[in-house]
Amino acid sequence: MRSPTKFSKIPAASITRLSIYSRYLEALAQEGVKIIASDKLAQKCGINPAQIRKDLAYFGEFGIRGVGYFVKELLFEIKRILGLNKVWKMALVGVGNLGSALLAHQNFARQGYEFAAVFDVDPAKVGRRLPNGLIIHHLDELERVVKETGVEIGVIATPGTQAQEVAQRLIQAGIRAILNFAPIQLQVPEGMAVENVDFTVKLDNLAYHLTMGNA
Amino acid sequence: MRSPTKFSKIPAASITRLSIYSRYLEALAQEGVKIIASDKLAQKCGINPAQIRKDLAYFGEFGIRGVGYFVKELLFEIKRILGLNKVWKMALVGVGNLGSALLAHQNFARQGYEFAAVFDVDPAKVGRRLPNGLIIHHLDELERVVKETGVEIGVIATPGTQAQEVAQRLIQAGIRAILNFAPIQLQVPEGMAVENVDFTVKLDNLAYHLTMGNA
DNA sequence: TGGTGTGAACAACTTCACAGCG
DNA sequence: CGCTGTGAAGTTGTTCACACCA
Repeated sequence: MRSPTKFSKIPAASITRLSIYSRYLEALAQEGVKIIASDKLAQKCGINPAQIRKDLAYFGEFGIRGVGYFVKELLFEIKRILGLNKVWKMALVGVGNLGSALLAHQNFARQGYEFAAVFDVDPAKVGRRLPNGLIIHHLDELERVVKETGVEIGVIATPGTQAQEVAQRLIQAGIRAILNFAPIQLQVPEGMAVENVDFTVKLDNLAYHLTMGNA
Repeated sequence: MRSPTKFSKIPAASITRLSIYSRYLEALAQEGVKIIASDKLAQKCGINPAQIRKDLAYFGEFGIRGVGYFVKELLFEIKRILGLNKVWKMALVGVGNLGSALLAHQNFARQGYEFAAVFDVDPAKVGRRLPNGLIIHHLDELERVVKETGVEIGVIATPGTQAQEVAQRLIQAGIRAILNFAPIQLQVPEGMAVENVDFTVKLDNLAYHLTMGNA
């Protein structure tokens, strides 16, 4: 039951685009722009205007014919759709270079995401207190801490070799959404949401493009 | 002229999958596995077996009917296709939390990518020497250094506010491929390759999934 | 008038199913 | 026999074009 609701027909790409729209609307709102038309927004996002209208139409009628969309209203609706009208708590597993950078990254808090628990297996790290006040727990504490803190999203920033095991533990602890920075394809049961952030794959795409362009 | 060659019909998703296959083949090769069938590989990658065969068929006939694929041979071919039979030099722009983590990340070197030049605008950082021996140049030096070092891929790890300007400078310097970690949609001319690594968008996807699942 | 909302046409990608070959 | 390679069928996602409405 991947998507048991009536929204099952919505392309995953639409959700990604909604997220992108919301960023532009945020900027527009800050600039004091009141109204925006799909053509204008489309141009900024490099997307077809009809695409935008269709993406929005999946969820309702938010525009005014002959005018466009009220920026603030549309932003509010998109955030509601995406579920951004609350703060999502995340658990970070793996406090290496990348994990530390993620902890220090300011964008998360701004966007409504926060790390509420941090884990590692390195004895030199476990027990240490981070600048933000969190204590690094041992991975064995995962289930308990996840349940106590109400974490809903797991972030895997371990080496690839450990990622699958960490995923299993996260699932075991009741987590249903994982952001995976490890360079492997996680095997998870139906109904889990996994998003991969994979630099190497992206770089390979660039390498291919450059190679073909020169061919 | 986005893709001027006869390969223009190849789905972008196929290239991404080739990259994923190559990782598994690498692992298999290391385990000493000699031969693999599309069904087996498909299972590991969570992909339809016909999809794999089709992806490969775009570029040639690499398998043996009734048998499968020679792991080493297929790996070699995929690497050749992707353009991984050389080391790609990258320029990093932005030595903040994320940029530093990228510099320290070991996976790049292993995969045939290396940072050959590093840039920032912060006077406190410019001129400093990094653990790996590179000196942080000022962004104004970009064009000169890029040309001297033969960098072909630009990596943007600046705040979103500066990313578009950095992109312009990279393009100005002759760069045609950009890995963008900033949370904005870069506006670039036709023919440029841009890959975005965008945590926030991924998180929004997860938030949506969790919200819908509970609805 | 001008831009939304949307069915219908189109395009792209994926999966099926089986011929063909080692 | 078994697995690849591939046309054909199916599915999904995108764009067009215009009716409709503020």
